[in-house]
Amino acid sequence: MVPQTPETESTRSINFLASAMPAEETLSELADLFHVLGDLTRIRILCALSISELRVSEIAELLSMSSSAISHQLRVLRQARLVRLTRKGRSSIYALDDDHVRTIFDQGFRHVRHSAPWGKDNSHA
Amino acid sequence: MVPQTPETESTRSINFLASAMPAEETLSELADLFHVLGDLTRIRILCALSISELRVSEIAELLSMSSSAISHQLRVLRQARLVRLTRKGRSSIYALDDDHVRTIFDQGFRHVRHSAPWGKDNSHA
DNA sequence: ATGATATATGAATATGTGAGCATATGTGCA
DNA sequence: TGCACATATGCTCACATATTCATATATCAT
Repeated sequence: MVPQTPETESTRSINFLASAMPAEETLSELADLFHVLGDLTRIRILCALSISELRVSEIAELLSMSSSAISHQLRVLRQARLVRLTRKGRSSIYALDDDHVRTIFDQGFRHVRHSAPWGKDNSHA
Repeated sequence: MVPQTPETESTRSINFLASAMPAEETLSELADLFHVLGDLTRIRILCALSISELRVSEIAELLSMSSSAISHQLRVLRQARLVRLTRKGRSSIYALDDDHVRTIFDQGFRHVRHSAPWGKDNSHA
């Protein structure tokens, strides 16, 4: 039996690549993580929390946004395990979940710095 | 002249925080970077390119998607300076723009691994 | 208990976006 | 030149999502 589509050089490479790719679920979780980080409001929240623990109302004031909007976004950050919450009286104190959230941040900063200003050359146009 | 809103302890903290925050434009660029990374298709493309340089058609075959869809996403990745393109005959060869794209990736992986499986405890519910 | 304060959540809406289709551009070959 | 191949790009639509508004829940003070 001859296969209907002959195995070209390229096809062999593709098959090798496919086997070298991480599990789809891992990639999906990675995309989800970055997706959560890919919003200015959430970045601002995380940045603030990287300096100090804060209550919802404090974040709201700092960012000049409604407590409701902040609370919604904190929920997203919580579900992504990027922030952690401890109750204190009527307030909820939010903090970065752990230090490598900061590390991911730093890497991002480094990239932004490294490739800024935009338009350094035109090989990306 | 007495200010209409008295400067509370909290307000002072907020003012300090505000001054400690990076420039809004920097945060915006950071959010943009993560936003580009926050898509499964683009993650799969970057992951493939982290293994080997590839042509558009090869990526399309690997991911079982149309060349058009891949080309669209490669444009986004190009504009974010995450991939670089060199022409070779009729083809376009794509590659990761530089190594710290890989580093950002690795940090992401580390986070995903570290906090997986989901539901380890319920402090994030 | 009652009211005041802090946060959380549900619904509605406006904005953004990924993929498909059609088409354009560009390259190699007869 | 004319054709085939590889990639790029408008356009459109279905779907996702960030904020607002209204409301619910929880805690403290009187």
